Amino acid sequence: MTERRRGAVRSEKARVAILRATAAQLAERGWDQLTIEGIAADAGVGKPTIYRWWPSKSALIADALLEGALALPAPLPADTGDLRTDLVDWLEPTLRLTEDPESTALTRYLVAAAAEDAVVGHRLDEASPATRVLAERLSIAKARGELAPSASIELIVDALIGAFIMRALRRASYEPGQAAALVDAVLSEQQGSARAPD
Amino acid sequence: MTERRRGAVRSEKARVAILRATAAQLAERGWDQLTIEGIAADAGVGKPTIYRWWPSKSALIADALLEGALALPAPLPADTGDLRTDLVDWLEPTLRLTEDPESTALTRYLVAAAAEDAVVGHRLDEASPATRVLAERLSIAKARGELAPSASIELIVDALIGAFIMRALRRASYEPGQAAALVDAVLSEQQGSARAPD
Amino acid sequence: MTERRRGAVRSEKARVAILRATAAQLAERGWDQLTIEGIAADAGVGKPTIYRWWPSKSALIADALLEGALALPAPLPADTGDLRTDLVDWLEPTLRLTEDPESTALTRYLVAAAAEDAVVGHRLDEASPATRVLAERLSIAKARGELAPSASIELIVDALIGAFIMRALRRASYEPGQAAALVDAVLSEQQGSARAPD
Amino acid sequence: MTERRRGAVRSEKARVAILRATAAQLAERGWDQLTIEGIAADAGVGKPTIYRWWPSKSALIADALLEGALALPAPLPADTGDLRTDLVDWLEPTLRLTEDPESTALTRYLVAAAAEDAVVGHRLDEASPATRVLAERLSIAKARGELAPSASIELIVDALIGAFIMRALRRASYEPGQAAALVDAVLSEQQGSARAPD
DNA sequence: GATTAATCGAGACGGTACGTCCAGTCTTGGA
DNA sequence: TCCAAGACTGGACGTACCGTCTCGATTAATC
Repeated sequence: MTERRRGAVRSEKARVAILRATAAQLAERGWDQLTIEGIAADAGVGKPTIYRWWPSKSALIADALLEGALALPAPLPADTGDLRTDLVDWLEPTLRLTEDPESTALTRYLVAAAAEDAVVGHRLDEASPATRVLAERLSIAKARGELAPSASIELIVDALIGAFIMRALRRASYEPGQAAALVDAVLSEQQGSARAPD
Repeated sequence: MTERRRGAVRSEKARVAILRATAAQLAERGWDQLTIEGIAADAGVGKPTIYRWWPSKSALIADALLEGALALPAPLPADTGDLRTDLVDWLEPTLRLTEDPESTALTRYLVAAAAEDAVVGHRLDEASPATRVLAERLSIAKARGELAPSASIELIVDALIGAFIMRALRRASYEPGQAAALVDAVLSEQQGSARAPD
Repeated sequence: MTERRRGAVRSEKARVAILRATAAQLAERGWDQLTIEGIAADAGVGKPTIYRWWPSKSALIADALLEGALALPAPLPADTGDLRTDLVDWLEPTLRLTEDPESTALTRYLVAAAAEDAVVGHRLDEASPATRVLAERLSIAKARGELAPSASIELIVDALIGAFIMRALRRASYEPGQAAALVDAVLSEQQGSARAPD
Repeated sequence: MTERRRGAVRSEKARVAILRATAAQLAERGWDQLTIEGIAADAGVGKPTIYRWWPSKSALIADALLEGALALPAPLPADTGDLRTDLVDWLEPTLRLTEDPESTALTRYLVAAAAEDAVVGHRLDEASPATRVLAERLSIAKARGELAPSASIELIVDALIGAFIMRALRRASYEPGQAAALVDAVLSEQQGSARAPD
């Protein structure tokens, strides 16, 4: 009982080429300099083909995000059973990403897209698998009692990711070792344990 | 011993009108829809007058920020002597700002500008006096011993402001009362002490 | 064996509207005040559509000339068999055109365009069908022996048209009856014959 | 009974520099590309100094013409007593000027200026001393009976100069020897005499 | 010799048009 | 029916000059 009408069917090749081109052009030129025309040319596609399927530049980015074509090379939080260690071991290299110009640039472009478009904004936490895994890790911690029941996982994630984004926006350098201090600050539960100096 | 050359002098009236118009147009139409032409028309000024003094849209925003024409209606942290209380009392209404569409919109526009332009990014912490005062309050807290000497004030500010910005970007609603939980999480040092009921 | 590529085809409607608007604007405002922007607005067309097909203001005029949209209301030389009579009967009303402000203005605008642009210059003799017909009439005269074989038709045409243009440029009034004197002067061959009183 | 008010007097140095710069820029860049700004810069003068004394670009050209800063290197008609010889000897090298790109360019620029501005038009016959001398020579010829009393000197001059201008506008090459044919055509009186072939 | 007003250079001003780029829509012909 | 190609209207870009204006410095007639 296929509902397909007569005529050619949507070209998967074109769809993929467009999303790839979107990701490539975004990484290369940034949000502001991103043009549908450029994407069409890069993908070897006519402009109307893009407009037929996506209503806006931002919708393209949102889809490219979902497609995983735009993920940052961020590490994933592990689950060793020790929340503090896991978070520090994740946050430290994550913040170090701010030392990589390409990563900060891509971050800023995604933030710009999120700022302009609600759909991209809603999907901002999918910009990297790290965010999802981080939320899961915190969930588990809460279940295990590593985290107070009153803690808002959503807000903690926002604070950690937000700190990273703020560094990218402010073009601020990262001073190694600060990750531990932030995690300690965030995780009041950890207090009694020994703190790594600096 | 001024080196002033001969010739007509820069018009202060035009300068102010342009910055005001920039702020008004940004708040009204957003970063993407912001046009120099529109600003010029709004300010009653010729386009070349803008280009003579500012190299780009972003530079205009950066200056409008400095001029204080773009401040969010954010509360300022107080200093009652109790850091936790002060932070919660500041963070709660600040996060509540995310319920105001105009404030979140302006926040996103500023973030977009910061994402596109390094100068705006560097001045992002001046977007609101709140950021400055917050950093000062934390400094005082560190001096008083309310905060561990190893704590990175910069990173804590990034995390708190970042959390706010993330909510604005994600168009996430704020559930009242979470502020306290975040502050508690951030301020591990405070833990042992009695918590003033919010 | 057409080499036509795929894609939309040039809009004839736009082409005609642009040339018409060019002629109208030139006649109305003159060469100096002629703006591409004005033509585009008048023709209900985007500026890029004009720039896509014509490299300059002058090229537009040249095409409008070819299209016949800019012809002066000049009379045509007849062929009664008597060259002198034909020329006088043509030159007299032609020079009288200098009494019509619109005609002299259009003449000057065309001259200005020809002065600025080589293509318009090359087509200057097509500004009016009169020039072509005049050259033909002189050719016939030469074949018939009404004109010396050594006479340069090109130069005689230049002199006659040039005299007209000079009056237009000098804003000089025309004293009726002088046409006969000029023709007589030009047509030395006619001399011996009786001169019909004009 | 001097009406002079107190204060500095008009600077002759500036006046001359401006007219010189006008002539230089016109010859160099043409009418269309001629800018007051460029003239001011070239003359080392402020724009208002120009606007104070001349109402328009064309007025500048008109004055530069009068000042003799823009004369074509045209020969002058002589008076050997033989009108035909004198005219041929003048017209031949004059038409040959059309072989010199600089001369034709300057001619076209002056024509453009005359087309746009009535004052320049009225002074067009002063563009070169040749025009004046030519009219004088024809006057003398008429007095001597070399020219018919009914001949319109004004129109003959227009025809001869007009022929030259037409060549310049049409970017037409000049075929040597045609001058004699034109003069013969113009001077019906000369008819009986031998004509140089072609 | 001091006063004073017109002129000078410089250059900022509000504008207009430039010629270009891209947006988003529409049209055409091939697959 | 969808696709590529590309022409279309339209709007903003950043630049070049326009003609006016406002400066401080200079200059020369008048006091």
